[in-house]
Amino acid sequence: MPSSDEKSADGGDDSPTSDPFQSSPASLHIYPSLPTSPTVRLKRSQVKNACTNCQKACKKCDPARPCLRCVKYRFTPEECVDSQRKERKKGVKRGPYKKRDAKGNNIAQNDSLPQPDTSPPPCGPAPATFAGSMAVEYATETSFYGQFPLLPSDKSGYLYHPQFYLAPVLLSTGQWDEGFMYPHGSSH
DNA sequence: ATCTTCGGACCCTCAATTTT
DNA sequence: AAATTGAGGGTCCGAAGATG
Repeated sequence: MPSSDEKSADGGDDSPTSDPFQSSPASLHIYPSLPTSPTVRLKRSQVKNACTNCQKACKKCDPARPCLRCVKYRFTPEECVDSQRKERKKGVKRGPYKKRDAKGNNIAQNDSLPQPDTSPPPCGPAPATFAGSMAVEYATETSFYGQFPLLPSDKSGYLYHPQFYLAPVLLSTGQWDEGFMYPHGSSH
């Protein structure tokens, strides 16, 4: 369910307290708004289909396969597959719709229907991590920058100096190349 | 300090319903 | 038929607990 507008692009990593990308300059993650500021709130973007690994961990996925999170945790491309979506039920009666006035406000109508159980999907165990994981961040939907180490900036967040550029490539054999690596700054 | 877990806020899709 | 509504089914933020 992509919002097809801006992207939060925060990397969606597992450790908000330790994840420098949460406040990196590259992050567009402005939401939630500050309580004291006027309510300007960007929509959170979502991928249409998270991969099964991200889904289990309730973590941000991305359209690329393998996704950044699976790359980070060194899942094989074969393990980074779209989750299966259930088919929406049909024939569900909904009752009369609420009328709205010109301003879009609801006109009260007591038509309470029984509320089904809307418990969220379970968040299963996160994938095994690996030691010394390199930092990974978005660049495009199908590629990413990597860097190590991160350089703390004097302001909020971290300076972002990609050392190389990886572009996952789907080979004609159906296999995923680990990616081409370009030195940062090189033209290609 | 870093990683893992997971509650629940947020988002999109699309069938049901209403309006034209 | 087109427009609108709103629930279903999904993603993923972020706080808290666990671990090294």
